[in-house]
Amino acid sequence: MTGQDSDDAVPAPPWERSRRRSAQVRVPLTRERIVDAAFTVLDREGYDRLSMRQVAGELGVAVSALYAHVAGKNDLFQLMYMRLFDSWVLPEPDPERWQEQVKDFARFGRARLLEHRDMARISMAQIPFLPELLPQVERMMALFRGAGLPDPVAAAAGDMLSTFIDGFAYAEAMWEERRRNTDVGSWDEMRETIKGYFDALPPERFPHLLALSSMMFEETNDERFEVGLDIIVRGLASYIEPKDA
Amino acid sequence: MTGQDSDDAVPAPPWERSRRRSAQVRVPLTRERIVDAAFTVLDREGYDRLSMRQVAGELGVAVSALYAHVAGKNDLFQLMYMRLFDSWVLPEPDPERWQEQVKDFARFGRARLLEHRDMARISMAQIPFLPELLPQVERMMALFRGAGLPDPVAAAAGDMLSTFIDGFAYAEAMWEERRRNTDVGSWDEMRETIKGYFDALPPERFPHLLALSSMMFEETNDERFEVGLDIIVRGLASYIEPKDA
DNA sequence: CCAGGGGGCAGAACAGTGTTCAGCAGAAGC
DNA sequence: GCTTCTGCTGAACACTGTTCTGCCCCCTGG
Repeated sequence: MTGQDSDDAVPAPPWERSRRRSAQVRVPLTRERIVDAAFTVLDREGYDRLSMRQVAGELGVAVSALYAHVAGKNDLFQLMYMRLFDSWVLPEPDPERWQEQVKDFARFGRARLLEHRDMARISMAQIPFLPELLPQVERMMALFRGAGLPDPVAAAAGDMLSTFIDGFAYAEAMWEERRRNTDVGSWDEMRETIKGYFDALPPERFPHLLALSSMMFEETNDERFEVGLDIIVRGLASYIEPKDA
Repeated sequence: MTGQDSDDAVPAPPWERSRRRSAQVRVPLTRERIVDAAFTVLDREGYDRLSMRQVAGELGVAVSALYAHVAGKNDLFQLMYMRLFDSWVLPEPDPERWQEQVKDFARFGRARLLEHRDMARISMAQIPFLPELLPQVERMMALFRGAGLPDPVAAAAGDMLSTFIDGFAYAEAMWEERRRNTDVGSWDEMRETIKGYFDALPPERFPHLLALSSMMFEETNDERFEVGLDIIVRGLASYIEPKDA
C-alpha cells in the first residue's frame, strides 16, 4: 500500500545527512520497535518472506543493528508471541460458567492469532511456559480445577486446548496461503473448486466423504471451530461427577 | 556414525570414472530414492538441516538433478508425508468398538510421526486431502458415522483428531529439540530441571500451576497423550444418543 | 569549552539456502 | 555408425541468518 517511502530508498546525500540526523529526533532502536516492524512485515509479506533483512529495512537500519537488541530470529519470534498474549487478562474463574469461559478463552486465542497473517505458524513453534505468560496459564488451570476437573485431566486440558487453537489457526493460515498461491479470487470461489473436486469422486468408493463434503466446506471456519470447541468441552465435562443427582 | 563415505567425498579420478560408471549399475534416480534419502537426512540432521543439497549429497548427485523428479522442496515434503501414511490400512469400522478404534487410529498416527525425527513439523504443514490419502480419510469418516455421530460432528472430528495428533507430536519434537540444544543429557535430567523451575515459583501467585506441575512433567508423553485422547473420545461419545434407555 | 571513551550502528563477509539454466555425456533407436 | 534424446553436471542468481571490524556520534569528565 504505502510502501513508497521504504521501497527504493535512495540514500540521503552527505550534506543532508547531518541535517536529517539532527532534524529527526533519531528515535532509538528498541526491542519494542523491532517487534512492531516485524509484525508490519509479517502482515504485508507473510511468514516466508519475514526475514531479518526485511525487518531491518522496515526500520531503515542495517541488519546487524538488530542483533544488538535481539538474540536472533528465534528470539524475535518469541517476543512476537509474547506481545500477542501478554496483555491477555483472563477472567476470574466462575465455576458456574466454566464451559463458556473455556470457550471464550479459546475464541480469544484464535482471534488474536488471526489478527496477524501466518501468526499461528510462529505461535506453534513457541512453548507456552514463558515466565511472562505464566499468569495466564495459572488462570487457565484455576479455571479447570475450579470446575472440578481431576488433576490429570486439568493438566492435559491446557495442552489440548492450546494445541487445538494453534493447530486450527495454523490450518486456516495454510488454506489461506494455498488460496493465495492458486490465484483464486475469493474464498467462495475456492470453496466451490474444492467442493467440485470432492463431488467428482466415485460415489461407491467414497460415500462418507461425499456425504460430509458439504459439512466440511460449506460451513465457515467459525462454525467448524465452534464444533471442535464443543467436542472438547463436552469431553472435559464428562469428568465432572454431578453434584446433585 | 558411519558418515565416512559421505562426508569428505573426494571426486573419483577421471581414469576411474568410466570404470565406475560401467561397474556400478548406475541405479537411476527416482522419486522413491529421493524420498528415502530425504528421510535418511532428516533422521540424521533434523528438520533445520534438511536441505535439497544435503539430500543430493546423500545420493551422490548434483542438486539440480533432484529437480527433474521433484517439483521443489514443498513437493518433496508432500511425498514424504504420503510415504508415511499411504500404507496405512485402517480397520473395518466396528460400531461396537468405535472408541477403541478411534484411539488406535490416533496412536498409530502418532507412532508413525515419531518414527522420524521432526516429522511432525513436516506433517503439520501438509493438507490431509491428497488423492492418495482419501481412502484413509474415507475410512475414518466411516468410523465416525458408523458410530452414530451427527454429520457436523463427524466432519469436525477428523480435523480435530489430526490436529491433536500433529500438534502433540509437534510439541514433542519441540521439547526434544530444546533438550538437544540445552546439552542436557537425559530426559529425566531435563524433567528435573523443568520441575525445579516450576517448584521455585511463588506459591501464593501460582498455586494451581504448582499443584499440577507434577502431573505435567512427571507423566510420560504416552500417558499425557492417552488423557488427551480420552477427552476427545468422551466428547464425541456425548453426541451419541443411547439406543436403549 | 574541549578531549576522550563507549555504545550503537553500518558495511562487509561467511556459510549456507531454494531454484534455474545452458551444456554435456551416455544410452537408445535407426 | 550416426543421431537423437534423456538425465545429469556445474555454475549462477538472489536470497537467508549470523558475526565481525570499524566508525561515528553522543555523553561524560576535566
